[in-house]
Amino acid sequence: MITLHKQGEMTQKLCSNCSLHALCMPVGLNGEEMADLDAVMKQSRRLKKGEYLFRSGEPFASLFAVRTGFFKTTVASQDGRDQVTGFLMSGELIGMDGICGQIHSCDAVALEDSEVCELPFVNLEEAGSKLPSLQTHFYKLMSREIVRDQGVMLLLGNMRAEERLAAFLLNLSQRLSDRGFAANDFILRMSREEIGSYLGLKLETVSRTLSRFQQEGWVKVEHKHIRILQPEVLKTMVAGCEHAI
Amino acid sequence: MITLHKQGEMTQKLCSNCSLHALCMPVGLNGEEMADLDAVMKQSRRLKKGEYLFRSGEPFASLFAVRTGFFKTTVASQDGRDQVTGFLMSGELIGMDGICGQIHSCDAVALEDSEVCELPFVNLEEAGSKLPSLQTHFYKLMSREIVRDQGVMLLLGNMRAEERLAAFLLNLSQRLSDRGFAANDFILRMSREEIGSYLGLKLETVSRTLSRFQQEGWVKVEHKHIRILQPEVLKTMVAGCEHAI
DNA sequence: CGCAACCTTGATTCTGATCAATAAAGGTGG
DNA sequence: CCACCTTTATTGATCAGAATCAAGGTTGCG
Repeated sequence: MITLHKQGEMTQKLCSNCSLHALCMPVGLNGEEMADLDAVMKQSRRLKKGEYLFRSGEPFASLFAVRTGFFKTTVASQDGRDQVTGFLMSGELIGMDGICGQIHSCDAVALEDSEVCELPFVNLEEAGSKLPSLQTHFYKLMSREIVRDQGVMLLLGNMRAEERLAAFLLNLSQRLSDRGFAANDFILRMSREEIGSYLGLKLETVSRTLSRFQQEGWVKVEHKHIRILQPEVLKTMVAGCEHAI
Repeated sequence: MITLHKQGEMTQKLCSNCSLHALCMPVGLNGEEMADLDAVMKQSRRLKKGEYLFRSGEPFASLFAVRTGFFKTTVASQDGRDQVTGFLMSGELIGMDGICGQIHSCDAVALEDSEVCELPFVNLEEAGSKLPSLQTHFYKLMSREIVRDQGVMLLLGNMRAEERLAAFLLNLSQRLSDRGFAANDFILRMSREEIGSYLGLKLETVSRTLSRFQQEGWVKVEHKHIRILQPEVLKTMVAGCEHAI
């Protein structure tokens, strides 16, 4: 890993040298353009499990690309209810909700020790107006988030508990597989309660539904270790709601 | 209303002369910048009630700003379930889901006779790279949509039927009031079924809940004509879920 | 005017929430 | 490294809210 030493103690990692460039911000950029993107990035930041990347209400200045690790985002209501709005893994972008209003509207929490790349938004805007392909790519990332949210709405508004859980497992499976991990054998980084919050279910329902899936022989559940034994069955279960995956 | 006559039959309406400029795309632009935005707009288009502005799967080329009228957007699943993902009124932007993928991922349908301004996306990108304030404003619009979606997730994942309906009525009330209409006396443009789909409820539940609100004296319901008699009560009901409104 | 779409209301069912008890895992400090 | 404590997960029993099924009424369009 190449690191540039700036101002003595800070180290900067480069997009142009990152294994995630096929998934993350630099998608579709040529070498020269990628160098401009390197100039956008401020520095990388490490977080311990449980640490907040930012909290709702804090001033917004930067987007963050997950480099390693795993995050959740949550929106909270004053009366304590909170809703997990997303789980984020490497190459995914956190913080786009802060652009309008210049204030973060959700919390972002590391669910395991993680590292993020900080992309100051002013730099990104400036680079975008020079680089049409970066510009376009960033529009697409925001649009993709809107489409993802539509899928979650479909899931929360229309699907039954078992369909929600099947869609959830298939979604994780797909994204892990995109990153070169096993599609059907993985560790959940989030608790049953967090899964439930994301899916609009109580943790007991998540637990029961996983147990039922296991009894049917569709998955093997060992605490947080999940093996999908019959992905086709899960796919059948959400057939007709492809959008939600 | 000033209209420019281009190519004989087409007429073009101008942002610089539109009463919605405080709510719509031109927010924060000066006169010169607004002229550039006028150049972005292709033409306006009229739709009859029930007509589709676009359908899921069609190629994406333009965003649409609602000029007059009322729209819904829906995502459909093959098995017929469909989820209303939004209701849009004047000054609001439709189609941002199409940017990633260059394909519309939802249907947009006029719920009354309507008129939209067509903003070809390539024009918008081009104008954005010249006009930083337009650029920034467009980022903010996309971000606002993401934040709105988070609110809907909170609503669908955590709230009870009566809270959802209260949040829905208050949201409509707020947006109508922003447009200079009465906040507490309005006509619903959508059916009970469409409200239910948006809120993750069945139409019978919407109907029953409205009846209960009326019995309690909080609202007066006459078919599609709604009068909010005690907005404070509705507000109390969703207190602690401000985000969802 | 007649039909179709939409709405209301009631009776019943069912899914998932709640309440509760126990078990297992993971982290902490001695 | 182990004992303890906290957090997390599983499972069962019961309950409640919303869905479903059903019937009748209203509106408005062709």
